Order: sequence, then C-alpha cells, then structure tokens
Amino acid sequence: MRKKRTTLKDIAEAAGLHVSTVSRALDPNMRQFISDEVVNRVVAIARQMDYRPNRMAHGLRTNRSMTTGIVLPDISNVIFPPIVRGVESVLEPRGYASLIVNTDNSERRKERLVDMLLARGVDGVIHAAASLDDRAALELEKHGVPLVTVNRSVENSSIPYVVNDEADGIEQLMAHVHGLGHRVIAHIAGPQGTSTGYHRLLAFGESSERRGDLGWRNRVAYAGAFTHEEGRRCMSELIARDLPVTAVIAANDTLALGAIEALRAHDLSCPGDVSVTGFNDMPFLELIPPALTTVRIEQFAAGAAAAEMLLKLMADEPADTGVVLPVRLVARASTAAPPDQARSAGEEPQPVAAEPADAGERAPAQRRSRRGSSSSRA
Amino acid sequence: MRKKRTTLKDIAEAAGLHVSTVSRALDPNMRQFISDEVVNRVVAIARQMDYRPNRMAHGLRTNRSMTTGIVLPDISNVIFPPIVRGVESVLEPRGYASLIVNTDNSERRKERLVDMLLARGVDGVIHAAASLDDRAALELEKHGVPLVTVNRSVENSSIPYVVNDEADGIEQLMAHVHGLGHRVIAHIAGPQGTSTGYHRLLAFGESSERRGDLGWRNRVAYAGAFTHEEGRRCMSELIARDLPVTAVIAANDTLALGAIEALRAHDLSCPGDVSVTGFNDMPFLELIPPALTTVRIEQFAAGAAAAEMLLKLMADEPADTGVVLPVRLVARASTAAPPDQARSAGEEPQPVAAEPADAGERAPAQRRSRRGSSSSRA
DNA sequence: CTGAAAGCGCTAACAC
DNA sequence: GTGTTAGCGCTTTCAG
Repeated sequence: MRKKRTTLKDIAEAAGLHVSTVSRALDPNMRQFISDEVVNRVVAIARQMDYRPNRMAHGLRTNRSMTTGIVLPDISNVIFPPIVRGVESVLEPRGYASLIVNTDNSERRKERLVDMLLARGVDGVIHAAASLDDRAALELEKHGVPLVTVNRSVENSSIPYVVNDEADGIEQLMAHVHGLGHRVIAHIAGPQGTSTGYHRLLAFGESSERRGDLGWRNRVAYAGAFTHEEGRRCMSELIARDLPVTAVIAANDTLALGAIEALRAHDLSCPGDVSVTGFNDMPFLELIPPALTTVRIEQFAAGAAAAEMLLKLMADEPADTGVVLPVRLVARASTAAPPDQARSAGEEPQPVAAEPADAGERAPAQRRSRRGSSSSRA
Repeated sequence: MRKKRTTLKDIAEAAGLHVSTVSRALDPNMRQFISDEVVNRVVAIARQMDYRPNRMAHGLRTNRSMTTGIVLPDISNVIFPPIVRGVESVLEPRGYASLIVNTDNSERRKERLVDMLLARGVDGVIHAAASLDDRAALELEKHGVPLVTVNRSVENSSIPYVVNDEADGIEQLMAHVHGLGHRVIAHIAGPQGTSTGYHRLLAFGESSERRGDLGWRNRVAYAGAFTHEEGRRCMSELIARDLPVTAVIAANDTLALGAIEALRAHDLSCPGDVSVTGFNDMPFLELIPPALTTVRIEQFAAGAAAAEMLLKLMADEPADTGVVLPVRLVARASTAAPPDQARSAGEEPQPVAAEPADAGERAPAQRRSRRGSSSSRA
C-alpha cells in the first residue's frame, strides 16, 4: 500500500496558511506577490515534508500535462534511439517527460497509440513513424495537438517536419559511384508509403536522368519494408533480371546489408563484382565487412531540432514549417571501381576513374569471387 | 489552439442523462447496473462525439495513472530496446503507457528522474539501471511504488528482480575456453557498482578457483563503465602487465570489442594470440570479425517477465521475489586454441584439446600476427 | 499581500 | 436503474 503523498493542503495546515497562498509561494511566477517571509517558510516546510506537486491535478486544472508523445516505428531499430535522446535533450530540461510508443509499421496500431496519447493529454507529439498520408497525424492535427514529424514527413499537409536531405544524399552517392566508373546502377527502393523511401527513389531517378541514364526504371527493385530480408529479396530479384548492374544504391543501410548477403549467396562479391551503398550510417557499420559506403544522417540533431520546433508550437510561437538537415557521404569499402572497366553507353565522359568503355554486355554473375570472411574459426 | 475535448458532461447533455449515468454506461464494470437501452445510446453518442476519457481526471480521482516508468541507463545502448519491447508487450495490452527515462549512469540524474516519475504518479516502475545500492530504488520503495528491477538487481533489499544467470554464463565461457586449452585466463571486470559487473567478476573468481587457478586476481582489470573505450584501456593494461594470458573473459560485449581493438593495436590477433569472449550477444555481433564468442541473454523475455511481476505487484497480488533467466553460450570465432600449446601448471589434466604442457613462461606479445581485415578497399 | 470560492473531468458513496 | 453530492489536488479569478 502506498504512502499518502503530501499535498498543498497538508503544507497549508502545517504553515497555518491557505492552500492558494501555498500554491503561489511554490510557483516561481507567483512568488512575487507573496512576502519573502511566507515564501521561505512554505518552501522550507515543503522540502521538509517531501512535497512533490501532483502533475495530474496540475494538468487537470491547467490543461497541460507536461508530457509529450514520441511515436516511433520501433525503438529496437538503432536509428531511433539517438533521435529520442535528441528530443529529450531539449524537452527534459524544460520539464517534459515523454511517452514513447512503437507502431511496428502498423497504421491500425498507430491510430490506437495516438488515441492513447490523446487520452493522456499529451501537450505535443514528435512523430518519427509518419507515412506519406498519415491518418494518425491528421487526427492529432484535428485535435489541435502540436505535432512535428522527424526523419519522415507527411505529404500534402502543413505538418512541420525535420527531415534529412534525401535528394542530396542520393546525389552524393550517385556522384561517388559514378566517379568510380559505374554506369549501370540499380536501386533498392524503400517502402513508397514513407517519405524516405519515396524521395530517395525520386532522387535516384532524377540523378540517373541527369547523367543521361533513361533506363533506370528497369533497375529498381521495391522493398516492402526497410528490412534485411527485403534487401536480400530485392537483390536476388535484381540478379535474376540479368542486367549488367555494377552498383546498387540501397534506400538504407539495412537493405544494403541484406543486399550484400544476397550477393554473397550468389557467389558475387562486394565490392569486387558489385558496389553497394546504404543510407543512415547505423552504429557499428564500419566494423562489418565490407564496411558500407553510406550517407550519414544526424539523428540526435534531428531529434533536438524537432523538439525545439515542438516547444515553439506548444508555446504558440511561430515556428518553421520544416527543416532539412544536411547529410554527408561516408565512403568506405563497399564501393570500388567496377570489375573490368567502367562501361559507358552514350554518357559524357566522366572525370574520375573512367577508363575507356568496354562495349560488350556483361552479366553481373559472371565472375567467381571470395566469400564473406567473418565466420571461419581459426 | 486546441479544440475542446468532449467530456462526460457533453455526452450527458446530449443524451439527457446525468454524468454519473454516462460514466457507468461507459465503464465495462458498471454497465451491468444500467439498462441496455441507455448503454447503447450512450455508447453511440460517445463514439459519434469522439469521446476519449480524460486519463488525468480519471487518475486524479482513482489515484491510478495507468502509466508506468521505465528507467534505463541509455536507450541508445542496443541491449535495452528489446527489454523495453518486452515490457510493453505485456503492459500495453493492459492499458498502460510507459514513460521512459535515461539515467546516463548518473545517480543524481537517476534521482531527479525518479522524482519526475513520482510527480506524474506512475503506478509502477521497471528499473533497468539499478546500482547495487540504489538510492532511487529505495526512494520508490519508500513511497510504496511497485518496482521491479530487470537485468540488474539491488543488493540487500527485497526489491523483486529479473536477472540473467551471470554465474552460469561465466562458467559456460570458462568451460569453453578451458576446453580449448587455455589455462591463463584474464577478466575485464565491469563496474563493480552494478550487479552484472559484480557477479560476473565473482563468478570468474569462483570458476577460476574451481579449476585450481588461485592467481586469478592478478589477471583482473577493472572497467569503470561498460564501454568500448574502457575495454580498450583494460586490455592495454593487461598487456602491459606482461602475463602469459591467452584468453580474456570480458564482462560484456562492448568491453570485449574494445579489448579486441586494443589487441590489434598491439599487433596481437584474436583469436590467434588471445581468445576473447563477451556477454549479452548484442545484435549484429556475428557480422563483426572476429565474430565474438559470447553468452546470449534473453532481453525481450526478461522485460516481459519483469512486466508480469510488476502487474502482480500493482494488483497487490503475491509475486516472486526474483527470477533468474537461463543463458546460453554462443561459440563463434573469437575463441580458439591457444597459440603453441595449452599450458598447465598444476591443474588436473583436461579432457578437451589439452596438449602436453609447455613449461616456459611466455609473454603474450611475442608473436606477430595478422591484423584486422575489415577496412581494406578492394 | 492573503483568503475564499469555484471548478478542471471524473468516480464513488449515497439516495430514491 | 438513475440522479445527487462530494471531492481527488491543483490553479485562478475575485475580494479584501
């Protein structure tokens, strides 16, 4: 059985004052209207009685719970915890606590969870699991709950967002592999219901066309989720299409890891036969061979920026409609010059590492290669 | 500005009933006292008006917030998210939401955060960041807030816990390396203020002595935290002691990874010169060469078990005083037979792989070896 | 400067 | 079965 908490009333009785006076004495903004003597006495008694304001009562009265919601696809996914820490780095010092929920990419679940957050009267929500047409987000908007999406955005809405520069990230990757000599480049696209999957694909297409590659559509495989398994499946699919692909831009690191696994299963090496790139720069990535070339996104900073925006919204101050954070290429070992030569089929000559073209079509599966090296016992 | 929520009063007016009647009609446990006709009407109106019970008001009245706290060292540490998911897998279906806080291993911070949880009236707390003498946990106990520690335990207290079988895990690792022929085994001990660090060291000592090794104390390096850097530092320290160590039992995976890095920096190979083991079996570990031999703990199950206990405590039902979950050895590539021969100095002959002893003392740094293989570009 | 009174939205005796 | 009343702990007019 729990001990009864001390309330303002208890303090009031102990101090021989009215509760409202005690309330004022304990409220930094109201202290000015109370004599110093009383303030000191009340504060002393409060401390001594181990008083802790009841936030539920406070919230009921003021309609502010000092609690926010953080909606994630899955906290187990390594890219989200840093976002959460970023959010809390700004919210916690301001007195907010966070209810964290995981949608597991289920829209139904998402709506249930948002309902739950609403029921608890959250003052605002950070949404890292948004889909392009996010019903739950619109529901929050409808109820006037301040909302910022982070990492992903909601299309055709005025919902403020903090996202990464997907287009620039893809462009940097494309420039990198192009510079290495690759001319036939494939894409493992992420779920098209998410802004990340969608915009990265878009950027891949635009970047391809900018380089004179109009046939890129044939070289896209669509992942249903940002998972290892889907990466594997998509890579197998690409291999089965028997195109002369020498580089694969995966929509994120997890897909890339799966893709490399599939290559290995087909006796192809990365980067010997096929170069592969990721997106996000997950922790520990540099330790997994071949160390993945990827694009680094600043998750902590994104979370912090989103929280700053949310603070403004919660205070009814004007806030940005959106922030796009810069990203940067991290070139590692999973990309290298294509096997044999760089091919070119009508493009302008490239400045970097572009050897004279080799006209013949070449299936990607033609050369035997070393397998992954990590699991043999010494 | 937020739209006003519909309240019981709104429904009461719309239905021409009293709020208390509406309250009963909406409460599954009170429905029985209300006529079906009214129940149906109320439910219909509630749905139509998008009614959502105000949990703050409910909590204020009933003294139950339907919210629990989860205290972690750091959600960014990959072993904790699965625990959280395990907890929520049982709590969420029962209507609880969770406030997650990160202590960053600071006792001061921990107390502040527990204060914050108390202020929000959490119905119970899952504590995964307990220290052996945890003031914050005792504070919670004092206030009568149901509490279960998970992963770690609090010494000399009656606080219920869910932990892993540290002793058995260490024993399995010791049996494994001993079986491979290792006789001079070191330990990188975790922080001695945590039950994991403390009990693993204890188990290392007992297991050593059971095998006739009484000199193990000289082969222990103490890490101040479960970090990569500390693992590196401790391994360097062990190397500097110039003992004929051929195997190192690190208190967890992160320390082990740091240790392997230090070996590499000293031109020693793992497992060629020194075998290294971890504890926890973090995700992706099998992909990082040399794949670490470790002990797998069931984090999700631990979280779920802790939550089950918490549910009982919150319902004032009798609960276990503690649960010890079994662990299991995962042998991978970071352990192998010692270089040259297995040494033995007075122990009984070992059944597995124990070659005749080599009498000479041998410094661990004597043989040059291959370096880590992950970062070369093709 | 301090006190009195009302009420946030809900539940739980207690009436009828 | 349903209405009445009181009150959880707090803030916030309104008086004085």
